[in-house]
Amino acid sequence: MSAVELLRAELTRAAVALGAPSDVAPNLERPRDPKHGDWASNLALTLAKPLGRKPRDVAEALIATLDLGAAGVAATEIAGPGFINFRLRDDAHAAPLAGILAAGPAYGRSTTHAGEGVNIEFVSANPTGPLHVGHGRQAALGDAISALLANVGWTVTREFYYNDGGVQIQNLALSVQARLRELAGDALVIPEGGYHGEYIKDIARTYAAEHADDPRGDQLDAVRQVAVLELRKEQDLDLKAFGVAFDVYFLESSLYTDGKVTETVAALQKGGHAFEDDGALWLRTTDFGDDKDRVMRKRDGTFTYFVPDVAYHVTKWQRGFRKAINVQGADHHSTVTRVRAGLQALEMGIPAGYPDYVLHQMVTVMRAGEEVKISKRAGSYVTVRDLIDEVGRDAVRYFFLMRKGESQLVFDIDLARAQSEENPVYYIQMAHARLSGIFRVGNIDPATVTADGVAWGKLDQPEERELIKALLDYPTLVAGAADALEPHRVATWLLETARLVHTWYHKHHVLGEPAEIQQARLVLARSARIVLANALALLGLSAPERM
RNA sequence: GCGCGAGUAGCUCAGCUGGAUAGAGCGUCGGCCUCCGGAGCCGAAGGUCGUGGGUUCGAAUCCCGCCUCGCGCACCA
Repeated sequence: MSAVELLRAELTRAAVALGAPSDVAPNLERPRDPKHGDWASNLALTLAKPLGRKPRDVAEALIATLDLGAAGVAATEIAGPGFINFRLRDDAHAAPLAGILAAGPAYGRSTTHAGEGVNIEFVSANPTGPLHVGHGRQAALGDAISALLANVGWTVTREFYYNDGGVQIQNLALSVQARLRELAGDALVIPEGGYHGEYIKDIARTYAAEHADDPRGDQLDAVRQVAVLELRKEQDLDLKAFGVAFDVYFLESSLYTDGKVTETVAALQKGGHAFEDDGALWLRTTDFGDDKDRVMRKRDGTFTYFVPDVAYHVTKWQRGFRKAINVQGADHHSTVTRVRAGLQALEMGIPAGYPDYVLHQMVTVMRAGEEVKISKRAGSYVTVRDLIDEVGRDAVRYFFLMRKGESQLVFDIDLARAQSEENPVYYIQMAHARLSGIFRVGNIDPATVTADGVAWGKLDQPEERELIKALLDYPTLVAGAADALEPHRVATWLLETARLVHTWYHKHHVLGEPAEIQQARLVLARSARIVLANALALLGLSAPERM
């Protein structure tokens, strides 16, 4: 048992002895101010009312009942309205570092969700253009959430859904056709709702080279196929540059060719929530909390995107995913209720809250102090690859992950570029590099630094105690981040911990200290290096040995 | 108008699911290089947590009203 667990057990015992119910769960937390000790409990405050006593009296009674030595406690105090502060003995405080050395890369992992599968869908950009900065945020977020969940035991499937059917793909094909005709000498007429980007011209040239018999793009199906293929290739390159890999690429078009779309419509009609009106087929999604009913089959006989969306999520359920998470931009939040309603209308036993959604707010891109409009159709936008080329992969990933998804994000390109050397990610990576430097300069293989015979009590400096706390809190931190689907907590922890490393490093030497101190500090340095590397890996960032 | 999200230091944002004197980075001002990396460290100034009520031992955090900003409200995705 760790020091905290021992302490909690002792508190429970003491509380019950005072007359608290046996299921009492004492809360222990880190005080904000280190002067208040290593752990604090509000137990006396919560017990005061049911016991009919003053909080401070309860606190005194609790302390009198505790076996402090067994829990490694050196001192207690009652503070404020009735908090009990605990200060651990130096050795009890530092000894758990042995667990970090023993676990190594596995430190912070858990098997809480072993044997459970989860599908995480993200990016899912239409194959109508390169990935832009908004997709970048989603790629960083989805990849980090995937890593977080894998870290607590889930078997994760990363999935990309291609909307390669529908009106927008038709507009894409027509746009390429227009460029082909421009190349053939016609005046350029980009169709209504068409795409203006330069890349359309590139696709036209590719098509012309492959289809010498159709220089004007009269065979629209062939044009469409080439366009989608080329853009998927481009997006794959973008993702590769960003270091994001998917397990499954799911094509919307396959839902049509496999008959899933018609199957789904038939099932929805059978379910009794469908009706015809004004020449269209509708689903009464208002039966399931939607604010208006939705069209499934338009008057022209084609389906709205709503139907394949539902059919797609049915396949997730049928593929055995009892948990599915969709990472999407908040501009798509209207689909949440709709998709869930469609799944409910099927009455096939899918839970009402299926699937889960993580919605992130929009990204505003600033360049030269002005907003760059993100519009595929206008052909003027910042791509993921632009960003990576300008500020580097690690910096882009960290930038996207350092704040929570619900916050809007201002990505100032000039700032990110100008400050590249002062970017938080460099500060964090520098901490790792410095720790690595100790072993390099000392010509010590970190793997040979073990916890055997370490004088834990020597790690008694305030900077050491603070750093140790951060390292020992890491498993709880990542478990909470996974639970909340919030990678930014890891990013924040990294920055704070890196600062603790720099402060400690600056103030205390390792090499050349008396043997017992050097050994203890080497253990601390190796521990910190392990945990920083694990956290960096979780966010998809590199942990350089030197910079 | 309705739904969702956000209002915290000059700027960009955290705040561990209700705790003690609300934090960090950048920026500003002032210090620190015989010593494992100064790409670093230390210090200072800077706040009515949008606003008004409520809940309780205790609220930036939970509830209600109002204000401001963003996104959405298609037989587009």
